[in-house]
Amino acid sequence: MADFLTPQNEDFSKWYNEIVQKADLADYSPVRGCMVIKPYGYTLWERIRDELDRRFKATGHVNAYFPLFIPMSFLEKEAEHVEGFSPELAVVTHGGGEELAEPLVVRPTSETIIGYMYAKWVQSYRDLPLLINQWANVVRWELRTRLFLRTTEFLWQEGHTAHATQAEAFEETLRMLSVYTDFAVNEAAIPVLPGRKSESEKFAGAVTSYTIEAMMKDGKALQSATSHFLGQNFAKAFDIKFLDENNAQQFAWTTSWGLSTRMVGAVVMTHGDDQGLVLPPRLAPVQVVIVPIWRKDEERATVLEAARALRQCLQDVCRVHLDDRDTFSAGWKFNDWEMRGVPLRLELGPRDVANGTVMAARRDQPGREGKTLLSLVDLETTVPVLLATIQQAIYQKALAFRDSHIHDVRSYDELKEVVETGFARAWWAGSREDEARIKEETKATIRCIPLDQPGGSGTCVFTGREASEVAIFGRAY
RNA sequence: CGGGGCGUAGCGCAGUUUGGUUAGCGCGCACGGUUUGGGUCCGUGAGGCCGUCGGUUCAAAUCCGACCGCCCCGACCA
Repeated sequence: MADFLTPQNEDFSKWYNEIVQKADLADYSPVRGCMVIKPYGYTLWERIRDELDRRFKATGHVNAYFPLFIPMSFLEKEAEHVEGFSPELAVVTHGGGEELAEPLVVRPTSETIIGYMYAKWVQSYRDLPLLINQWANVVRWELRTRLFLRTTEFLWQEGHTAHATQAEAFEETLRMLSVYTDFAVNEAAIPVLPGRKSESEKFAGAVTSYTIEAMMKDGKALQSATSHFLGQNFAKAFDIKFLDENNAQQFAWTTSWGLSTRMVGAVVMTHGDDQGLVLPPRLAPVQVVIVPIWRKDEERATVLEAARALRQCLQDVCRVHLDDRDTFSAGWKFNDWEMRGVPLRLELGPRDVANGTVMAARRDQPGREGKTLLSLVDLETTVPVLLATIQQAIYQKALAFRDSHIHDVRSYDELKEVVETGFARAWWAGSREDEARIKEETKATIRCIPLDQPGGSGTCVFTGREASEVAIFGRAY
């Protein structure tokens, strides 16, 4: 049917590039590695942003804004941090026609400038905790870019908190990881594996990094959000000190956590099919589209009138759009809205108007099987129920797919085979060097050491040593 | 940064090997009609510095050189 789109099993990568553009999510910009987020894609991002922001506020955080430019010297204050980020910095050397005394870095992340400010703001334990988030753009000079998944400039939120005790900061790190998990599961309908990053995958400057890892439809992993326990590393680098109850100087304990426009790519690659996007109702810019159908002009008038009434009836309970363009046929519109991933389509024709019905077509169930004839009466209650059903259904589908592509492996050979198509779960007690070798030989990395552990101990899949933890291996975006 | 592919109308491409009238095709776009319950059909029309610069030639989309850009595969990353 859809020769408009390369089938996923033919070339998943090509499918992704095509659908992102054809569904009007984004377009390539004249600047290498950068993208233009189009209104439809941006609305999706706004939905993501609003749902996260609500959760941040609910957990006591407030928003603020820190500058785009960071003095170069700031980055250099934390050794691991500068080492990790220097290869991908964009640096401003001139301003107003003059060479700058000190180059300014375009922020790749804001730990340093926020650390600097926190040092000024924190004097006493009474000033803590400091729980600030910012919505911003950041720039990382990537060698290889892909729309949403890795662009030179991207949008994200970065939370930065400072605490009086290690325990409190640690608790915050895990709390925000669970906020991300909750968002991924309940809003994006994406099952994720929350876990700890291995030494070699952790954030530059962190003590411990946590992540939620999702599986895309090609079996590859996408790191969808991260939460870092920074210990006192940045507090020491930027002198974030306070007097405790006993009038003793202490360094603060800090955290940072972020989720980016990459999440849009995660939604696309988790739910999309050969007809196009499949958006979870909770995030979809348009949840319900009404497609009126008519043959003659008299029909057009009555059908459109009924369609407008239908929109009126639904607009308080969902995000509804009436496609009343008369330049396209009904069939064309069906395909068009399917490509855009609208969860529910209501087809309203002369027969329906006469019978007081409407044909509902679920995006997650293509073709006839997804069609049900609904009564126009009570639609304002049946439609939200149907949307919730769809939300659940696509989550369950993604969950079933992921779980059937995760395998417990006992040998390195098995691991090699499994990561070709999904994730391998294995006992692990290896070193950074062991991990590097596995990556070289299999292209797979430790995606995370899941928080959810089986307990007990086993034999490390690579070294054969006794291991107390299992790790998830997979190829990643 | 290494390997591969590609730059011709808004999009997708043919033409380039073997230089030669006015550079084509499909989709899209505009207008008219027809159609509309799964991407209607017909007609008319608009739209091009053939990626850029330089060279060879009577003559270059076509041959040569340099540069720029994009996509894919690797090394680095949310």
